[in-house]
Amino acid sequence: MSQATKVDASVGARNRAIILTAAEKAFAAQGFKGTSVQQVADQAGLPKTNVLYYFKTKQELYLAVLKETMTLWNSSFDRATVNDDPAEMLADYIAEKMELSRTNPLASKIFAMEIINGAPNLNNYFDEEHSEWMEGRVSIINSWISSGKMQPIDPHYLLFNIWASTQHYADFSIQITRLRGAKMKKADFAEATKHLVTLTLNGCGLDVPEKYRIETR
Amino acid sequence: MSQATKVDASVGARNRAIILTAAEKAFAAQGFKGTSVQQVADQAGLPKTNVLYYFKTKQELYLAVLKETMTLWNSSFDRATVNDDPAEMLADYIAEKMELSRTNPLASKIFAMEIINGAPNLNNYFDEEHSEWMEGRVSIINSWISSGKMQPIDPHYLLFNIWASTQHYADFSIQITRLRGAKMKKADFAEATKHLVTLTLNGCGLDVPEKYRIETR
DNA sequence: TGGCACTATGACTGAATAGTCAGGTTTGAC
DNA sequence: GTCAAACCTGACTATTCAGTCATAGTGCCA
Repeated sequence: MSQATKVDASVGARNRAIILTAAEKAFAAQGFKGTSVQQVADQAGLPKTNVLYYFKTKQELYLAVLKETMTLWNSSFDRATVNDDPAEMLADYIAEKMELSRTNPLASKIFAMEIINGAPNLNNYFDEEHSEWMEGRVSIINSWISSGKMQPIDPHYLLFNIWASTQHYADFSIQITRLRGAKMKKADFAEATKHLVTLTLNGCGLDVPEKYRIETR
Repeated sequence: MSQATKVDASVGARNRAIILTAAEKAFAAQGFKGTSVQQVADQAGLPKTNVLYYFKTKQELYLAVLKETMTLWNSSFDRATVNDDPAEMLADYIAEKMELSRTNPLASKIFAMEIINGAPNLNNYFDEEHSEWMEGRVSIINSWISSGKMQPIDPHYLLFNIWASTQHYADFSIQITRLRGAKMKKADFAEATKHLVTLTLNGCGLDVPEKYRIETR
């Protein structure tokens, strides 16, 4: 790669990143239709045409944002095996998902709206990969159950429950803030995580690992 | 009320209802910005101007839909008292919320998008009423705890968890359908409800009432 | 110096769409 | 029959907005 290309690319890469950040914010706050390219441009501090220079269409920009979002979804639970301890794996998974809700609420919101609106931009590839992931996780949880490591429960419902309850803290943050009277801080998330882990693990008849135990005053 | 008014009103009422149903569908699928008055009109089988005759602006139509949605939110849990059995009350509340997700998924989706987008159309009145409701429920759960009827847990997190996990079946129905390979039917909802009740009540150290127990094969 | 690739942008266009308006019809009461 | 109120609608307007285009600047290298 020539020096020229390198430098030019770095300008491009920086602008792309700026635009993606601005777009994420706008799309999360107003959805795809509700966001204008002009708004993204303003947020990014660039002329609209410059945004369209990097991303030919609004759709392409949105897809780029969505794709970046997806890369966040990976977790240690992807690599769980039959030999792992269910309590620890599930607790860590919940904690990871909560940390994502805390640090990347916009990504969660965009994903949520995409699904609510019928997932028109998630292709078959995503569907298949997601289904495979699900199948794998279901079978591992089932083997934990059949080896007596945890109470019988349909793993599908368990996983849905974990997603729902963790993503809720990102997607419904406004409601939560208004009901609590204050925004959730890092410490509040830590507390909420313990509660979620406790609820879920007790729910499956598992012991809560030390570090997730709620201190009773 | 004169006969004329009655008849006229009934035409009006019928059309209003048709329009609201069409609008609910459209708003749930595409959000406020993504829905055009023309689309609602087509869905309702009426000319656009006729829709705007009944609802002066798109915003007014949306607010009417949102308001109808809110009337669904009431539940038996609103009237829980310290003397009630927490296991039964919570189980019934979860079951009611699940039934709402099954029968009124569109309402749930519209509400979810409204919150995700920062609740720009929910007024102070809603906020205050909602906060009061929350305070009341929290204090009842806390008295259940202090009278030893259930394990100590922060009622806020418990309620958030119930909302999240039940509404998930409405809001994320597309994802659930794709992952399961088939749409959730009434029987599947019954099964999911039992799982949710079991997870949640076990989570709080409560016995699951007979009717919600999962049959182990 | 000239050439190339990339970056940048103001001016414009065409389509979509919320909302208006003016005039029309229906319905029931008297 | 006639009046009023409610209902209905085609034609139009004003605005917003995605995307195009023609032109220009920048930085490197041969």
